[in-house]
Amino acid sequence: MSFTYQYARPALTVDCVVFGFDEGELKVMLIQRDLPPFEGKWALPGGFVRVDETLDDAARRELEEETGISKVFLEQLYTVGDLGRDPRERVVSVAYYALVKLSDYRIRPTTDARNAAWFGVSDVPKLAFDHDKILALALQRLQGKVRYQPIGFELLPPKFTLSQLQHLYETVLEQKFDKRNFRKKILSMGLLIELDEIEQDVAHRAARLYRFDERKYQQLKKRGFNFEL
Amino acid sequence: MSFTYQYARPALTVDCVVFGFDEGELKVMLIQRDLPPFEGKWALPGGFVRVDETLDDAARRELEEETGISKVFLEQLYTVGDLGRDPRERVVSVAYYALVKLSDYRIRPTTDARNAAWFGVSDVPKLAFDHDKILALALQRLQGKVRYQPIGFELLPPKFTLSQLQHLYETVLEQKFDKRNFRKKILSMGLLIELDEIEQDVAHRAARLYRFDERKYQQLKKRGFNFEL
DNA sequence: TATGTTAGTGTAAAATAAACACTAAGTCAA
DNA sequence: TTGACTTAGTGTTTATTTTACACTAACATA
Repeated sequence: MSFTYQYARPALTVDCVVFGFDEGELKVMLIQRDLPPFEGKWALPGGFVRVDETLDDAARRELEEETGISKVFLEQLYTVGDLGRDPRERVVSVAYYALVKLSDYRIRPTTDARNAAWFGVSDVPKLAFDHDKILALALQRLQGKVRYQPIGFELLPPKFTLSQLQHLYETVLEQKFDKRNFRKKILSMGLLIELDEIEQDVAHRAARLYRFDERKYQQLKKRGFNFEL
Repeated sequence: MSFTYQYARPALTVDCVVFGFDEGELKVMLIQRDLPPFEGKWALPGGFVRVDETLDDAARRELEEETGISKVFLEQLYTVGDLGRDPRERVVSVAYYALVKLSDYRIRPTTDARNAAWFGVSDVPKLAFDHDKILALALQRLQGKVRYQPIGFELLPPKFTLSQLQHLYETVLEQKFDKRNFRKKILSMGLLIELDEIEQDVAHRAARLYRFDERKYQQLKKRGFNFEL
């Protein structure tokens, strides 16, 4: 079967920059290409948009198919359409970025594509296509977003300590924070619920666990509350 | 001539939300459709992306063709691709927003499409396709952007008074500012050059004119300077 | 020359952000 | 069991930033 149009049409794809956080480092999931062009090179997970699915759906589907990751925070990033970004033909790609709780996915890192792996963002090799550029954009966006919206929680396990949270912010924003000031600020937003639990299996005083109050967040967001860190 | 592909491809278009500022009001340029679907309805200027032009080029070309506007501030906004947004077939559209100095374009509002007109953003009728949604997105983005980056100048004539500037900010952000505090803040950014000229033809004390220091802006931007208002 | 309209200017009070150091709780090894 | 080590947890003071606020100056017009 084939499809014919009066004018040439670019191919339309989605690509996903998937961020995770582990061992105090920001990671990104890449897959190794097993077909030309750029065979053997690492690339962002992604693929063609089907004619009967939305862009968001396409991004989620490709993510699931290529990395086994589903039900994550996912947002559109930017659409790239430079000429020659794919050597075969004109391809326009809608880039997304996703934030995943690595604790959920470290064990079974891949389902379909055995060639998926996590890279520290500073150890990423030269990527296929213009994926370097997309990754750089995603990092920029992540930094901008994290600063003003409480999306950092998407990268942590459901229960976390304030130190973990601070560490995450420091990593993503490449900036140190004062412990007391950080705690004051983050707690004053009223988005954290203090749990009756503490860390387990640590070789020092165990810290209290917290979780993110999604409900409260939605309420405050509606009222135009300011979540700047 | 025709083009055949193995899989169905969505059509790819660009749409532009063009903002102007005049008479103390934020305006948006719309064109009246002269073909189905939505014949007679108002819509955002836009059209198909050619297979040999970048997305930015397509946006600029369509803008020029449909409204006669060229050489303006133009940035990608969001890509919409919901099913059924165009009743004819699957169409994915990369939306842009543009800021124009209305002083330059009020006289010859349109070149090609005689059906172009400026609307106050609060007087916009129900638009074709999902263009209402795109316009709402663009407004949101404009507000967010103006707050943190000095792009408001793109909407003013090259020489302007501080009152005009304040008025613009108040309109876009839907928020009043204290005159003295506003002037202090905006001048302290060091982005304005005080000219040796004053307003003409006003029935009261004439205000000093300023212009935006693009050079200085680029310098400070590189150094990660904060332009929050 | 009196009236109307907008331009232009500084200071004090309040709120926010930044700097800063010790005690508490637990693990581990001697 | 005790001492050493590691991270958790907690308030106050100072500096900086933001807000609130009101009068005189300049010019046009009647």
